[in-house]
Amino acid sequence: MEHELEQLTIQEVAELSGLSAHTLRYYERIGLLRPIGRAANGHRRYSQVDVSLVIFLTYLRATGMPLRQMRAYVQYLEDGPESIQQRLSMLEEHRRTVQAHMAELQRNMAAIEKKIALYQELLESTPTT
Amino acid sequence: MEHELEQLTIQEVAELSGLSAHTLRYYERIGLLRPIGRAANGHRRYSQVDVSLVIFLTYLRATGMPLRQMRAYVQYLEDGPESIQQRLSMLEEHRRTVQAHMAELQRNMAAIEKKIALYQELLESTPTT
DNA sequence: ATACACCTTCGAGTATGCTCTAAGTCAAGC
DNA sequence: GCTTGACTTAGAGCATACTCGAAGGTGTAT
Repeated sequence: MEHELEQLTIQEVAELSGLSAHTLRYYERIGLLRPIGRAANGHRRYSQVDVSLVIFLTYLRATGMPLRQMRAYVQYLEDGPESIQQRLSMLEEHRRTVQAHMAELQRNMAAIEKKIALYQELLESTPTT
Repeated sequence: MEHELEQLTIQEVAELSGLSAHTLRYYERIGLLRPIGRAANGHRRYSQVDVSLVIFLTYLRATGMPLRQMRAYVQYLEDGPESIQQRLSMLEEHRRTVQAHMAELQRNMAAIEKKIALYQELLESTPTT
């Protein structure tokens, strides 16, 4: 079983990316990944470029970017170097979104912490033992 | 239109909480809020306690707690003071979850920032003008 | 009395993102 | 030759959390 040119199977990419093979096929189906190359027997063979993209997509996904928007990014990628400004803008916009989201998490968490502190006080003033 | 004992209508609670009236009814339907008191005409009247709970629930929700788990928390609330330890444990566990989530957001965002930096360099070395 | 706003219930529909199943192909090992 | 395992497709199913629509009741204003 030779890996000519470092082509990886779907299972290998699944392990590398943390996505399931199902999800990798799904991403391809919805146009998030352009059609992946095939071995003689019809099995997918992921190139290093494919794998890098998949992994980068997991970063976008893990920071809450919707698949729809990820697809737009991939579309820009396929447009080549002309779209670098657009890609940059997208990622910068996404960064603002993520930062706002984290700020909101912290705001809401602070409110929850107050309840935690309240419960702790209640338990200290009325100990179980 | 008197507000005896500061009972609020569903619209007022919707505005206060940021949830829609639809969502408030939905929350009641799935047992996240126990049956809300009614005016003579059958309309819901939210007490101050109800409103405080709704607002606290929005904090849990905004930090990613699933409705299922929020329902468990509300269940503990209804068990009264005996459940304070359990409620505290739940909230502390949730805090750990949220902190882990924020750490992951930052880890992934850092990877995206590298791409942003790369694109910025590319644009500087090959300016549009 | 009639319009209007606001509420009610119940059930269905929507959006997102997977996740799984069924039926089939193919290559390698026993 | 036959089993095993990894792969393929197309399409269905599922989990979560809403979100909406239809049909109807009620209270106030004109």
